[in-house]
Amino acid sequence: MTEALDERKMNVSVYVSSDIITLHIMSTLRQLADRLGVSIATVSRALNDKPGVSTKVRQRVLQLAQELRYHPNQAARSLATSHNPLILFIVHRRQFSEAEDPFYPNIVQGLEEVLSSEGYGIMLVTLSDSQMAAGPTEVRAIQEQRPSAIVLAGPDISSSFIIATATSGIHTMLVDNALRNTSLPAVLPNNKEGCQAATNHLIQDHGHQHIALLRGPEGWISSDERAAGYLSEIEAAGFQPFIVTANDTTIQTGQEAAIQALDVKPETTAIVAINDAMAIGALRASRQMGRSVPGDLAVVGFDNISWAVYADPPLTTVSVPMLDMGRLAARVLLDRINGTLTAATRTIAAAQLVIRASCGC
Amino acid sequence: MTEALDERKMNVSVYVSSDIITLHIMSTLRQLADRLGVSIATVSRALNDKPGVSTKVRQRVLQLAQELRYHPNQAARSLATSHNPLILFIVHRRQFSEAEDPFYPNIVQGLEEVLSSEGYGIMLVTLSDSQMAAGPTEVRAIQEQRPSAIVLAGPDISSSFIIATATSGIHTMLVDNALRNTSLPAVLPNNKEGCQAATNHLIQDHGHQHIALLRGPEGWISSDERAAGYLSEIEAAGFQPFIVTANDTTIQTGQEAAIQALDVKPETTAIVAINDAMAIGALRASRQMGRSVPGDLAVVGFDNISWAVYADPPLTTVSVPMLDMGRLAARVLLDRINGTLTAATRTIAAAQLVIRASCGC
DNA sequence: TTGAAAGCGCTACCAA
DNA sequence: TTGGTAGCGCTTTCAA
Repeated sequence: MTEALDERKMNVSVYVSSDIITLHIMSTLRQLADRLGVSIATVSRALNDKPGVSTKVRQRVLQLAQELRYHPNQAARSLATSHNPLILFIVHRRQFSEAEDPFYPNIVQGLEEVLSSEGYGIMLVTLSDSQMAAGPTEVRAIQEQRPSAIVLAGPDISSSFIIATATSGIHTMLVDNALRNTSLPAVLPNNKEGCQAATNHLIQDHGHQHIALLRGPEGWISSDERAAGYLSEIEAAGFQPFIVTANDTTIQTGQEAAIQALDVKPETTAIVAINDAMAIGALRASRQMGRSVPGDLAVVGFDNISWAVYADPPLTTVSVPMLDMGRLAARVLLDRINGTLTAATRTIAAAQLVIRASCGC
Repeated sequence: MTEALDERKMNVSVYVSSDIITLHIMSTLRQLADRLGVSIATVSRALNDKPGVSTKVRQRVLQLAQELRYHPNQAARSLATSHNPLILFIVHRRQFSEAEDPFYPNIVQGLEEVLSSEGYGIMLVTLSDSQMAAGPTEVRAIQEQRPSAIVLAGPDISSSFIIATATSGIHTMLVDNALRNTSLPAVLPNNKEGCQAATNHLIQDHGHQHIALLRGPEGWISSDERAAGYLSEIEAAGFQPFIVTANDTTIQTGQEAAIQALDVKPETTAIVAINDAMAIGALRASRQMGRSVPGDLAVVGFDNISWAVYADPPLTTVSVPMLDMGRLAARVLLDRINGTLTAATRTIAAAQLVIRASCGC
C-alpha cells in the first residue's frame, strides 16, 4: 500500500497507522490563488471581508475556500498582524489538594462560550507561588504567546502580580477579585447586597439576634465585601457582630471556624458563612456538637454551588451566576481589545438569595 | 508628559493609562544579534541548545537574552517549524446547566501542571451538538491553531467525532472514555476492579444479597465497565443482579433511578451507584422514601468527589485520582508527540475503595 | 564555528 | 479592482 509522494511543496502531512493512510491536507492562500488565477492579496481580502474585491471574484474565492476546507494558519496571521486572538485565564495553583474548583469551571465555561464565537481561544495557566512572586515577565505563556488579554481569577493572586501585569501594557481583567483605587476592569458578584439579603432574612424573617459570620482572609475582596454586608445589617438592627476569620474558605476551615464560634459564643443561633464550602463545614460542625440545623442553629451560605441543594438540610444560600460572570468578563474583554470601551468598568453580577431549609424556612 | 517616540522599527508598544507610561519592549533575535555583533542564526542556535556555537559565544548570547528578558515569539516559531506546542482539551458542551464539572477541572489541572513544564499550553474547547455532528474539520480551534495534540474528554463525545479526529493525522487521546477495537491511547480509572471492590464489600463485609446498580447510558465506557464489575461480583455470589439505567449520571437522575429501584424491588438493601452524583441522588431518594442510610439501605458511590465525605452520611465510594489521570494523560501525549512511544496504550489509573459510613461501616 | 538567505503563511502597503 | 511585494520573527539549509 505504498505510494510515492512528493511531500516537498505539497503541504501534505502523511499519517500512517496500521492499515490506514490518511492525508491531512491544509490548503494555503497560495493554493487558492493559483487555482483561481488571482493574486494571494485578492484572496486574502476576499476571505477577510475587506473592501476592494469585486463581488464576482469574492464569491469564487469563498466558494473554493469552502470546497477546499481552507482555514487560515493562525500562527502566520498572528505573526503578520502582531495580534493573537487568545485569552490567558490565570489562577493560583493550590498545593497539596484536589481543590473543589481549581479553575472556576463555570466561569471558564461562560468565557469560552462567548470568546470562541468571536474567534478567540482560551488558555489555562496556573501559577505556583514562586512564579507569582517572579511576576508576569517570568510566565512563559504570557511572554511567548503574546495573548490579547489576561484574566486573573481569584482572590489569591498577589496585587503586585496584578499591577505588574496591568502596567505591562497588556489588557488585564480580574474575576472574583478587584483592586482598590484602581481602574482595572473586574467582574464580581453583588457581594455586599447578597450578604445583606441573607443576614436580613435571618433577622427579619426568623428573628435571630445572635448571628455569627464565618469569613475568609482579610483582603480577599469577596470575603471583605460580604462581611461588610453582614455588618451593615447587624448594626442596623442594633445587634452585636461576631466574626470568625479563617485563613481559607474551605469545608475544613468552615468546620473549624464554626466550632470556634459555638465554643466562644454558645448563644449563637445563626451562622452566615462567606461561601457554601464553609457553610457545609458549619453544618458538619453543628452536627458534631449536637446542634440540629435549623432547629438549634440556622445556617446560610453563599455561591449556590451545585451541591448546596443536596446538603442536609438543603442549604439556604446566595446564588452567584458563575456562567454569566464568565460571559460578562468575555464581553468586557472583547470591548477592551476592540477599543470599544476605554472607561474603567467594574461589572457586578446579580447575586440572589435562594431560600431552602437550612435557615429554618 | 509627552515624548516623541519613533515606533516604526523599535518593537515598542506604548501604553498610556492616566499618568503612567509604560514601555513594553519585546526584544527579537535581530536585536540580540545586532548587540552582539553576530548573526541571528547563531543566536538562534545558542538559544535552542543546538550544536555549532562556541561556548564563548553561547554564553554571551544567553547572558544578553537574560538581561533583555528575551522570549521567542511563539507565532513566528510555529510558523517556521510547523509545530505549535499546544494541546486542545475538548469536551462536550452541556446545555441548560451549570454542570458540576464542565471541564474535569482536576484532570485539566494535572495536564496543565506537566504540560506547562514542557512548554506546552492547554486550550479549552467546548463543542455544541451541532459542532460535534459536523466533525473536527469544522472546529476552528483545530483547523486554525494546528495543535500538537487533542484530548477528547468524557463519554459524551461521539465516536464518529473521535474517529474523524484520530484519522485526520493529529495526535488524539481520550480521557474518561475509550474506543473499543482501536489503538487510540486513553486514560481511564480502574473501573471494573473498583466497582468489584465496592460490590464485594457490600456482599462480604455487610452480607447484602439484594444489591441494585444505578448506572448511566449504555456505551458510556465508565458506566459499562463499572457495571461489569458489579455484575461479576453479584454473579460470583450467586445473587440476582438488578440494574437501573439512567440517561445521565447526575444527582437528579440518580435520585430518580433510586426511587425506581426501590419501587420495583422494595427488598433492595443496598445500592451501588456508578458515580457519586448518582449516589448522592440515591441518598436523597432514600430519605424521601423514609429509608435511613445505612440502616435500611446501604449506598456506595464512585469517584470520591470532594463533597462525598460531607454527604449525610459520609459516602463510601471508590476514589478516582483525577489529578494523576491528568498527569498521566500529559505524559502519554508528550511521548506521542515526541515519537518516543508509538505503541497503543491504555493507561489505567488505580481506583481505590474508600470506606466511610454510607455502606454501614 | 559562523553567516547569508530562503522560506513558513499571512497581512498590508503601494502601484498599476 | 487588482497584483506585486515587503515584511512579521523565527528555523534551517547551504556556503564559507
